[in-house]
Amino acid sequence: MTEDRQMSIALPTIRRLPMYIAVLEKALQDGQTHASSSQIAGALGLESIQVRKDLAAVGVVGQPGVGFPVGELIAAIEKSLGWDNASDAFVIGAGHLGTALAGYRGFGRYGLNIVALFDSDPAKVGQAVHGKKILPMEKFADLAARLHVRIAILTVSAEAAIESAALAAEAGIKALWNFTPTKLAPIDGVIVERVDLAASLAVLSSRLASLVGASGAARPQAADEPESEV
Amino acid sequence: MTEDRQMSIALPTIRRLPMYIAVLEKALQDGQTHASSSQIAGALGLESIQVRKDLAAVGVVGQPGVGFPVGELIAAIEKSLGWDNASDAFVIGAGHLGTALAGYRGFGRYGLNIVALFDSDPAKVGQAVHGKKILPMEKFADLAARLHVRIAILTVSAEAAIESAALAAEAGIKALWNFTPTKLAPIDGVIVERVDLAASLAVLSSRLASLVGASGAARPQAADEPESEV
DNA sequence: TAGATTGTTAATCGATTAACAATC
DNA sequence: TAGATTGTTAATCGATTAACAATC
Repeated sequence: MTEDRQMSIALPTIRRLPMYIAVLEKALQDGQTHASSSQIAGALGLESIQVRKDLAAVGVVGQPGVGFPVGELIAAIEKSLGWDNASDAFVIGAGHLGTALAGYRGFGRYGLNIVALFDSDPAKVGQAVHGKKILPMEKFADLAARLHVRIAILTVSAEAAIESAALAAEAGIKALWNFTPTKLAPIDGVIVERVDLAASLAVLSSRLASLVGASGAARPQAADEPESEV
Repeated sequence: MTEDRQMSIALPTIRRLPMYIAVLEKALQDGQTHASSSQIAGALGLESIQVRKDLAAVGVVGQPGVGFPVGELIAAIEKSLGWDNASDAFVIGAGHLGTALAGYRGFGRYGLNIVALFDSDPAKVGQAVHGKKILPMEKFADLAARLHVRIAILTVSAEAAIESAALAAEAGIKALWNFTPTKLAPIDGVIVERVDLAASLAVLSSRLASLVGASGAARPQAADEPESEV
């Protein structure tokens, strides 16, 4: 009855898992074979009970009085996240953001391997960024199929987002990491995860506003404040 | 007793507010003076009751049988978020990501005005990106004070993050938008909001992994590549 | 008035936190 | 054995969803 039940892990837990990997790798480097939930929690500003609950979700059992086996834990978390074997990905949109992501070396740690960039601008096609080629959009579908690429990273403009997403879906892409400000309608058979900068900034600025409001201070006014046009 | 109570709004609600602004502005362009909760919900794939709860949180009252006043609603949301008057911001780290953010025109809509970039690399200092100067880190504290800049956008390397954050805090920065992979320890008097790419990617790749796992299929390793039906 | 839609109050759901017996 | 720490079961908390009287 009791099996390796692949019960889907709660989303908040999944979002915390990468932090655990980071802490556990540090512990591993320090030569620790085991780490307690309270040690991990302390390093991350969490409660130990939450760490235990999260680690239980990935299916690793700890030793009472000892803690959790570090190496095993890292492996189990990576497995849960699908980070145990790297996935190839294409970047759609070779603008500044696409270029930045293509150049970020840290993704290797997350099982993500950016293979190439695609852009509809002929002026960009043929160039290379960080050793990765910028290819024309026309080649996207063919290459995605040939290389079995399932992940696309969307960094085009807000306007081009929907069209690009449709093209990617058509090409058999299974997961879209959407960095555009455009909220895409659900696409059948495609997982979409959005990096929502507006939502993040909303949290930041609302907290800042309530902080200022609390102090009761009016805005200090500068002489010439330029109108920012959208 | 009943007043404009500035009760802090729930975080999930705050994160949804920018979407409402986008939908409402479209409605405004279409000449609508009022929008119903179900109309807004429909456009965003939400439930109408959630929209009503969210809008109640920003303090706008709707008209039964009619809906919510669009213009008033936009203004109220912007006020809640502190987007009603633009805030100046500095970017710390003029790498690819910092450059990308400095060039993004959409931030004006979010009440964010990037004024300048800072970098410790002398080779970058003196250049300009998107009409904004790259200045040496040594000038950061002085300029932040003189221009009353309260927001810094952190796009340095993982290694430099802690040091840069400390410098910003020292310079009187009140809000840090942290794009680095480094989780900063709490800093007294400084609001930190992190854009956690690892967490986002964790959601994406775990869902992708469970999708593949669910289909039961091992990775296709066809002898000769099947013509994918594109 | 009749129809539409709000705002309030209550129910549900899911995640976090607490308590503590089990166990290394 | 004694001390530390787990895993389980229950309690709490907060957000979402449901139901419906109030009202434009």
